[in-house]
Amino acid sequence: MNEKYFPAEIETKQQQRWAEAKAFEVEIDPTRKKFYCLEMLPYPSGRIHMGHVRNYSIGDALACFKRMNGYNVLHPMGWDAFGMPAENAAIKHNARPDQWTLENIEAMRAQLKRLGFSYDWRREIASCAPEYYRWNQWFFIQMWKRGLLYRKNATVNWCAKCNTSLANEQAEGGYCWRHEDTPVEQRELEQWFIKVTDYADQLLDDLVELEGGWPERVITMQRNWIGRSVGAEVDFALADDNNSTRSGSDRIRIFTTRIDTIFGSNAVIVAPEHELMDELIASGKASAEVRDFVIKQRAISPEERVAEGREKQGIFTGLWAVNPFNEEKLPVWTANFVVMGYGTGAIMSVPAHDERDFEFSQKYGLPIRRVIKMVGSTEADDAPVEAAFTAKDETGVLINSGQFNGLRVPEAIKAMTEFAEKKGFGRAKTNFKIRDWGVSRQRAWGTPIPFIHCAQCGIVPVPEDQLPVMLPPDLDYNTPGAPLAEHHSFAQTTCPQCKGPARRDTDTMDTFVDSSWYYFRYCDPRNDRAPFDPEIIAYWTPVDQYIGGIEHAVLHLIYTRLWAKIMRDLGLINFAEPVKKLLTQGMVCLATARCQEHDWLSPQEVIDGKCKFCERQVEVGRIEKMSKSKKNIVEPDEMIQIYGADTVRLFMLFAAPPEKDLEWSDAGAEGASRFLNRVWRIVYKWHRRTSDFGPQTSELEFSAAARALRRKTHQTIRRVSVDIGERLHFNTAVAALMELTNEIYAFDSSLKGEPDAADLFALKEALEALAKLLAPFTPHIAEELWQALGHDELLVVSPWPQFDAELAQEEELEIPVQLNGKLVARVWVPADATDEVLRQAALSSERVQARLDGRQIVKTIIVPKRLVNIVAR
RNA sequence: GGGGAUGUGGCGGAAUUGGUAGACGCGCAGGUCUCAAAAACCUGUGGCCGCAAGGCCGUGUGGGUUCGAUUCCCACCAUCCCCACCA
Repeated sequence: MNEKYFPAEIETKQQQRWAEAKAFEVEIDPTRKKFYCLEMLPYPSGRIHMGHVRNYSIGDALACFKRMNGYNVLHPMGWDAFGMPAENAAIKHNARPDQWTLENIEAMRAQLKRLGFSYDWRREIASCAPEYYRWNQWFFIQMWKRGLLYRKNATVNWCAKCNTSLANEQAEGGYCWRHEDTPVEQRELEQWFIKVTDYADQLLDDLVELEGGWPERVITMQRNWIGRSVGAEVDFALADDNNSTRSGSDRIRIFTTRIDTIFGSNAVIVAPEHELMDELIASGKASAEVRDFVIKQRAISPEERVAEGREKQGIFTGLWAVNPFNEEKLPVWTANFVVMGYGTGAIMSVPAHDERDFEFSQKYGLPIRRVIKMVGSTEADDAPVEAAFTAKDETGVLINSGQFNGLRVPEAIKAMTEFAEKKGFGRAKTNFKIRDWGVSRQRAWGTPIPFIHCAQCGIVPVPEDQLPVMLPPDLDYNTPGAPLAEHHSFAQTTCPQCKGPARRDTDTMDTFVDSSWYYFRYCDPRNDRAPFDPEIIAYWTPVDQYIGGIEHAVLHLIYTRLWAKIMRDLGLINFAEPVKKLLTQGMVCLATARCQEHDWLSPQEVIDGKCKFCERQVEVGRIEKMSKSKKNIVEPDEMIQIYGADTVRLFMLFAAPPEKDLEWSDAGAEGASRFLNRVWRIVYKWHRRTSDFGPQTSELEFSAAARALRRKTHQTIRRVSVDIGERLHFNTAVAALMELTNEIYAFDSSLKGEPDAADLFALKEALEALAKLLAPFTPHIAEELWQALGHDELLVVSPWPQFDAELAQEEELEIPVQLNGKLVARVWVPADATDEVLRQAALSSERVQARLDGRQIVKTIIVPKRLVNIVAR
């Protein structure tokens, strides 16, 4: 053992030992319990960033802990390797996206190896490899056979920068998920869709299973995103005297969750995009104002929509519709607050019981009629309505609603829906906000969609024995438009059925397809007959712990749940929820720095608070997520070079609990480094004498100091085990190790003269525990110290230390004594003191006596081992 | 507008079930060692009053429940995140 701690040296050395011993290579073993520890796989952008380091440090700590606790731990890593940046790089540098991607993978793999993460690298996958994406294609064909994949002409989200269509989840809030400044356009396009809506109920209902294992926040976000609303559709006939203005349709179908309020309806309102408006305009019967309104509303961009705020605008179309419940004739309006994409794109307006309708009716002077009132309300049924009354529960009772008067709201909904069904003008209907997943992308660096379009036979899947449909190696990514469509030997093919000339589908799959099932592939990564072997999968999956960023709450994390449900229905797996526990780790942040002259500055460009280029004082901005645009980035490689991988990993785990944001701090990293040096020195001091020392405890007599050290050792083992294994609170586990280290130092300096055998025993026990407990956080130094302490076997696969409850037990306790709930004294008692002993100790305390000053004791509350509270008057 | 969180020293953060608030680290101050410095080690470090002993205050604000509240309940304030006209 070297006297000084040189991280670079020992890290390389220990990584080699692990690799030679194949320490992290695992196979299924039915005799052992398994643990699948998974971290979200990175996009091979070129370099690892601190967010990755944090994510993977957390995962590795847990994997190591479980491994040392006897689990067969699957801990893999791979690359989400398809996608736009590669294609853009290809166009910009005239390179090949596959080459660019593979080079990045090389570089990033080297970085991950430098950090010493315990992956089974034999299982590494890259989604851009034909051996992988072949199974994307296979899944598509299975889904198509089952009607879960279909093609339709639809209005889709389009990002001009990506030059491709986007799924709804990728266009939240009207902006592209990759280009937050780019509003999505709407385009008409024929696209492939996965039938998410078939699974909407399950996706929602199964969320219950995840409670406790997933963050509440993510469950709520998914629940809202799926957005189930149970209601009814009702058809309003267009009035006969509309004949002069009417064209094709004879009725308007509306969706409502409040059919009970239908007698209070004062209008039917349709979205400007509603087909009725098309018909009206096409027929030439629309007034100029109506036509202008519709055209203007349809052209509004998401930006303008936000800028305009929530001002409701609408116009009477000239059409009339008939309320089927009471034959009342209602005006048909079109308005900006009714959206075409939800329900039927048409609503009934009930101002007395809906806030939006109330606001709208007030603005345009439409009549307002109350049809629900509070049970027991004394207000007259025709009293003016001051505000919408929207309660949808037992507290509402129907009025002004003909035969339904007197019903409570829930029963009215049931009765009126049944009535509408019986009469044939309505029906129960459940709507979802979640849409079918548009998976076609008009890009070239992705999985080719394995279908052939034949003029004779229609859509024909590529025969499974011809998979994969490979990306052509000579594809020119610079081709404007769609490179695959322009690549004739790829696009032109023959129909597998009629052998006539046909055209390949030249779109590629959304890259979220790749990541929807990648972790199943890790289990059986080289299988060339199936995506995976069901027996192997049955052992390893589901994932026990998944760790990644919150940004995928409604993207990847919904798609992957969907994919599991589809795989279950395909008979590939026998469970529906693929991830038992989810940890969403916080971001890694740093304060931004800005110079008036040179804009954003990186940490290296700020010297003593001044700009490196012009010496101006730098404005320090908010602490924000590290990002290229703000230049507030700390490079992992630089930090590893300065401090070593262990220190960087330790800081990531110590600085904040995992789910919180973490601010990078050089001083904090220094602190972590100082701690490791401290550990190194004390082990160095004692390692020779403790390593060849081995008497039995029973023969030894321990001094009070040695007993205290042993107590701390066993308490620390207990605490670190609970903090990692049960709470995933790595920061407090590290704090406990620092305390143990401080205790060892205190013991060391308390030794007068030569240590006796008992002292050596206590020291050896403490130092070995320290080395072992450090393994999840700082495996290299832990391994090195373990070796120095005289062990030839690898630490990272050796058993986790067990604590002795008796030794961890305090001998004496300091018990706080309260007087009327206020702390007045502390007394020392034996740990096993009875309540009576505690009471006497408290009462006999001088400070208590003085404070009591002859007052009457009303009662004494005793919490064993905790406190005494004397209540006195 | 709706939903969700969070609020504790100069800073990051502890406090397992309602039971000693501030563990651990950073920073700061003082000291030891040294020709000197760095490193390391030791001591102190919530605020106010006090030479001290000690006292008072203190977990965003105001109430409440309780012998006892950072923890539970109500209201408010602040910050952050998500969804935003979903009928």
